[in-house]
Amino acid sequence: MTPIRRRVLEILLAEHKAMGAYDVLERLRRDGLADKPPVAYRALNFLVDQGLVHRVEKLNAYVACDNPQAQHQPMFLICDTCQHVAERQNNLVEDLGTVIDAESGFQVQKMVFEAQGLCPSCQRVE
Amino acid sequence: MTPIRRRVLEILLAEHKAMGAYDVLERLRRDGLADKPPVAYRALNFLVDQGLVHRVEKLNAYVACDNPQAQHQPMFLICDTCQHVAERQNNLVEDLGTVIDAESGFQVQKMVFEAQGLCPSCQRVE
DNA sequence: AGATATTCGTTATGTTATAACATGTCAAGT
DNA sequence: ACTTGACATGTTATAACATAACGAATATCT
Repeated sequence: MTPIRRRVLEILLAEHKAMGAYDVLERLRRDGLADKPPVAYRALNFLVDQGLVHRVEKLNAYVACDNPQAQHQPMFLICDTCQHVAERQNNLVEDLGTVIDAESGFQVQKMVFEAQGLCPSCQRVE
Repeated sequence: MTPIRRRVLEILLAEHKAMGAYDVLERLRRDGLADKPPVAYRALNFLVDQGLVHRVEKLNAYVACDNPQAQHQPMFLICDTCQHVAERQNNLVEDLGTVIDAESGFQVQKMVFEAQGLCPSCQRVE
C-alpha cells in the first residue's frame, strides 16, 4: 500500500458507487496528486489484483469490494435507471463454474457475472 | 436487413470468432464499403438487437450467434491462450436470474456471463 | 554504499465508442 | 407526381477508455 493506492481505495469506498478511471483521476488531481491516466490505472489494477476493488465490465468502471476478506466470486446488479451497482454473492455462480468444467472440459479461471435491470427502488418509481 | 448489415453478419459468421468493431470495419473497407466507425457500430448494434450477434464484454468484441432461432441467454467461455470464444447455454444462468429477482427484488433484464480460462485443447498443450 | 526491484511521473499514442448533422432511399398517403 | 415520414447511410469530429515506453525516485537487501 502506497499513498496513491490508499487514496484511490478511499475514494472508491467513500463514493460507494462505480467510477470510471478518469473520474478517479479527477479526484486525485483535486487532491494535488498526479493526474496522468497511468497513475489511476496502475493503482486500480493493483487494487483489483489484491481483491480490494472489482472491475465492472459492462460499465468500464471500478467499485470497492463490499467484503474484501472473503474469497468470493462476486456478481453485480446494475440498475439501468439510477446506475447503482450492487455487489452480490450466490453459490450458483460458483456452481456454474464447476458445471462448465464438468460438461465441457473448459478450465475456468475467472468469471464475470453482471445483470442489468431495475433495482427495487427504481421499480417503484416507474 | 441491408447490404451493410448483411455483410457484417457474413463477416462474423465466416470468421467464427470474436472480432473488434475496427476489425470488422477494416473488412468493410476492403470490400469497398464505408469505413467510418459509426458504420460498423450501427450495423453491429443492430445485429445485437436482433439477437444475431452477441457482444463479448470482456473483449469489447462481437461474435455471430451460434443459434439465433432460439431464445437464449448465452454464456461465453473465453480461452486466454488461443482467444477462442465458445458460446454455451445452461439453465443455471437463467435460474440465477430468477433467484436474484426473488432474493433481492432486482428485476433482471439482461445478463452477462463470461468465463475466462483454458479451453480443452489449450490445456493439453500446457 | 552499492545492487536490485518496485513504484512513480510523464509523454505520447493506441483503442473503443458516440454525438451531431447532412444526405440518400423508398414506400404510403394524397 | 409529389410530399411527407421513417429509416438507413455517410462523414466529421471528438469523447472515453487504456497502455507502451522510459527515465527519475524510492525502498529493500546484501
